[in-house]
Amino acid sequence: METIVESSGLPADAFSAKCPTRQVLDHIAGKWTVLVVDALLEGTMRYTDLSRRIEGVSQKMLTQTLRSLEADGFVTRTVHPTIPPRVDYDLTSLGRSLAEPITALRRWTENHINEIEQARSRARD
Amino acid sequence: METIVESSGLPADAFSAKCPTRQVLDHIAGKWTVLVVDALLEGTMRYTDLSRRIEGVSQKMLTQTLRSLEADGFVTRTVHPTIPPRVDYDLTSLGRSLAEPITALRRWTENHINEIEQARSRARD
DNA sequence: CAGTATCCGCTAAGATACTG
DNA sequence: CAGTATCTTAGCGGATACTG
Repeated sequence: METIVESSGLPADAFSAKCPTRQVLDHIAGKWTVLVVDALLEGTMRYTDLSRRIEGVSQKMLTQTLRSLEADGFVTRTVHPTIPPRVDYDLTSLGRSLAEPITALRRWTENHINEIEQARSRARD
Repeated sequence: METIVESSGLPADAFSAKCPTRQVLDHIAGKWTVLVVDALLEGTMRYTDLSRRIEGVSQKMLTQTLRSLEADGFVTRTVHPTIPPRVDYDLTSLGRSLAEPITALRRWTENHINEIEQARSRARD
């Protein structure tokens, strides 16, 4: 197994407080990130497509999540200078790569939701 | 592909605001959850083992995360009535199952941290 | 259509002190 | 050792109103 060495010269290790992996993991793991990345796996989407696909997301959080995904290189934002404006969002190849473990996590949760809810009701007594 | 139907009679779907998968995904995806579950994959751990393994976690967050993992059926907590007390934490089989996608996510982040940091520095100009 | 801007409550999370 | 209790603060995230 290959060890990844990050720019500081230290090996990437999420258990280490200093490792930048920590921050990235933190916001990759966010609720909205999982859903946005997963949604974009279905193809190019416009802003309103995304807000419809992801029930309950506010404009603010959707915009914030998209900007952050863009800054991390997971998503591209293409503005078409038309009236009314049209903005397309797509996954980059890095984003499609990230989508694999993210989809796995969402699927796992969907597949085990009943076991978890049972454990929860058992914990309540 | 099999469709999971949850207790409400609806199919489990994280994109749906009502689906309990949402809440579970939300806190499964949390930073500390990922690290605790991953750490426990190395075997039984006592409270202090975990706090040492996971750099930077506060007592409060560690306890809170462990209690929540216990309530969801991912972790068992075994108290040995000795002086001084000894408490062992272990993954349940559900927890070990969850560990797979979680480990994949942590590993992915560690493996791609350099690409992400490059994208970030590019985004800054 | 695709956002910004602003206000604000809630709680996530850290720091600190104490205990069976 | 393995926590609990309390205080405090940062910022997540929703609601609402406005704009090129």
